[in-house]
Amino acid sequence: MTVFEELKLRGLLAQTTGEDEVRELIDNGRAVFYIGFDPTANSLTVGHFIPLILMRHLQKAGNKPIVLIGGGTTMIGDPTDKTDMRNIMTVEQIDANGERFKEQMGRFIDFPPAVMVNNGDWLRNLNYMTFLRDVGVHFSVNQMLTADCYRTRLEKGLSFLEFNYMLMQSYDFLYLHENYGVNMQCGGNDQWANMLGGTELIRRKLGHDAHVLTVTLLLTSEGTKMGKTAKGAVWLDPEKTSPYEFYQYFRNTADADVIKFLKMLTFVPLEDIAEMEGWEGQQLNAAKDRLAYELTALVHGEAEAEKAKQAARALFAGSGDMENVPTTAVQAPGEINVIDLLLLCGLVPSKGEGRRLIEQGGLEIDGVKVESFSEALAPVRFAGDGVLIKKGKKTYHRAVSVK
RNA sequence: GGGGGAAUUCCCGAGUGGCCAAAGGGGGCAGACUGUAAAUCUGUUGUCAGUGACUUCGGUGGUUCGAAUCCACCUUCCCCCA
Repeated sequence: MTVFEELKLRGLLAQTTGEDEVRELIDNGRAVFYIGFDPTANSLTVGHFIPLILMRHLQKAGNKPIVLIGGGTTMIGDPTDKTDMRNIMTVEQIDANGERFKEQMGRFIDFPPAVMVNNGDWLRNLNYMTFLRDVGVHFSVNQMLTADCYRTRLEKGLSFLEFNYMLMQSYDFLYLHENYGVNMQCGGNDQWANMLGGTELIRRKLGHDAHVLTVTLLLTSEGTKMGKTAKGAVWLDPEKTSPYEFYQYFRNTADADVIKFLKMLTFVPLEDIAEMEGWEGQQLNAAKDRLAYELTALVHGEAEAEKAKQAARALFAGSGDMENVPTTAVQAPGEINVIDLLLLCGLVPSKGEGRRLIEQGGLEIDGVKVESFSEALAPVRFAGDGVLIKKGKKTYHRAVSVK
């Protein structure tokens, strides 16, 4: 099977500037493609998954990936996210984030052949006049306004800054085409219009053909964005989201999404997935196990995935290894009140919530329901394997004494 | 430049002087039902103490016994006219 077909069958492919040309490029490993990432945080999130997976597919087929870090565009700050009030990031911060991205991306693509560039290198020093004359002339405002992304914004208000985003991105494409031989840009389907801007610009300035390939935006069956939980984003950095939490996030995928996620996010052979498509009810849990394991292994490695799986088994199936359950070390000179313990382990944000939890019968310690919030645990309880706290239906935590 | 409107608890959104820790919905958390799923139903949802105290309604001052509610100034956002 060719990459193109595979991308299509997995439901990753959204649009291309020309199916035949793009197929020809990527199937023969002749694509030098780039994807842009804005380094607004010090770690990638699950939200970045799709483009990462796409890069891997394409690289495996012999194409050359170029990762573009938006060091220039991040300077301005993405105005769409108004809640963040454009906190100005320092150049050092942006570059440091970019480095972290590179490390994490190393799990998905191989870096010697792949290259990372930073658009800050050419955007930060742009001259306004020159830019307008060289690039601005090629854009028709009339046409830009008909683009979906802008049209919908017209009702809400659109700043000139945002309006220029398309030019910036187009210029990136042109720059990479000229300096790195990039012949294709990839990205989320919502970027379609911005990406087309680049191909137009290249055609007008140089008369060359450049291509665009977009991937489907990954939404859950509920229509929400992937990778967002009540506690915030699901990070790829194990310090920010532990492999166990990461595993659990995918283990708890809705029935309606499992097959889709397996296809889009993992490299599980399509034949295997086809088999799972017939599954229903409880059987689907096996598919969820697979999904969670594959993704955890991809991001954190086989060893960590195995540990997360063992922990999940121990807690939910009663047959795995307790060793890997999330654990907090407690120092217990005297008795510890249950609510203080919850607080200590970060299981509740306030004492009030801890009280409510107990009042509603949602707390178990070592399999025994806690009836009163004045209960306290003696220090000996934390020796050895410690105590196993169960909060609600599926949050488990272990507390052991400091050694 | 001129005129008008808005800012409320995680989000949306009611609330025009005491009955407001603040309606309703969403989301979250918990219980029941289950398959570590979904849907549904129920409870709960500022903090710390438990018949109470403290902090909160864009910011700063003021009026008042008493302010989310009234006044002044400031900040931000939106709309209309130019």
